Amino acid sequence: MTEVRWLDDEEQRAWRSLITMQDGLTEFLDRELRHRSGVSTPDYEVLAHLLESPEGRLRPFELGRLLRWEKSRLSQHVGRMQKRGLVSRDRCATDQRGAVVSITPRGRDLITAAAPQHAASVRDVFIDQLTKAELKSLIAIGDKVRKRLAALENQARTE
Amino acid sequence: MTEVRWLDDEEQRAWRSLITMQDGLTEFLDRELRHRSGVSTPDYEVLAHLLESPEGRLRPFELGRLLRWEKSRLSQHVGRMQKRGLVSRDRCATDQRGAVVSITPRGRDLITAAAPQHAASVRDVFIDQLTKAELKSLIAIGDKVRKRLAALENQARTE
DNA sequence: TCGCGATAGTTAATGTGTCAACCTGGTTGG
DNA sequence: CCAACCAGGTTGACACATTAACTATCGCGA
Repeated sequence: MTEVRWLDDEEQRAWRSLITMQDGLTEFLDRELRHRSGVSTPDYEVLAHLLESPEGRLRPFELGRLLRWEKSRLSQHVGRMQKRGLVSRDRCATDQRGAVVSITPRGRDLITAAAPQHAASVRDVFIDQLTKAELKSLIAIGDKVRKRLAALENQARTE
Repeated sequence: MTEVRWLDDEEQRAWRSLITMQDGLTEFLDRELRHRSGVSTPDYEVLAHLLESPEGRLRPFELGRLLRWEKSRLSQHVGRMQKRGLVSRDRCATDQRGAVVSITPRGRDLITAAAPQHAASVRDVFIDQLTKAELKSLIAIGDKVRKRLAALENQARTE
């Protein structure tokens, strides 16, 4: 039963600052994407990875690894995107268990229209508000935090 | 038709660093809260605000303003929390339209047990990984970004 | 080559979040 | 005073995310 070390005022402010900034950013960007381009952030990410892949097609498990999504989440989401005609799903020729997800022409049109808008939004609300030093600082901060999270995850897996 | 200013490599890294850090942090903390205390992050936030309020009770619109939640989100969430016995809902005595949300003893027990755990988690994965300077930097970054977001929101409302 | 664990993917149930439509009760200007 | 608007809140329909359970195939070691 050790003493609780609550956050002091500055720690509190830093933590809240991060959380509320992030909430505001993701909400804003998601809204922009939906209204200007008709795709959600998850849609955008799926389409972006498909677009960058050799043939505009990927196995779900590859897509899942790139996005760090669980397989069931991916399955559900791809199902919805398929209904809207953004991607298509076929059985894999070389692995009878598997499938292949391909971007459709309609999906390609949407993402190529959305990408410049999205880049401009990110620049407007984030990049252009900060100094070079602050961007560097964020990279360092992210690295440290991710490292700690990874360590905890490993620890949990092996105990 | 102006030129698209894509993000350069460092800008890209900073943006990705922020996003992936935040995804990792929120996922980790939400999992910790659920497993150790049986409440989700949104549950925790609702209970925390109720706990800090004078009588452990708030009007939904006040709660919504504190959390920056839309009224329908709040209504849905409070409904679920009520089913689980964490809060109760009554009609407001002074405004016949309105309601009052109160924390129950069970809700109070849960949040008071969860809070120290949560503070320790935040310290572990976030605060303790960073320098004083980095925390200060984050406060400044958050302020700038929020300011820009607020400006855009005002602009949208008045056009 | 056979049997079995690992891999690929789907589905059902539930919790969470958004939008639009709606109801009801307050408020205010003519 | 009352009609019209406004504010507080709920509901229904849908999108999104996680967990657990399930099917089917693959591939490897005995």
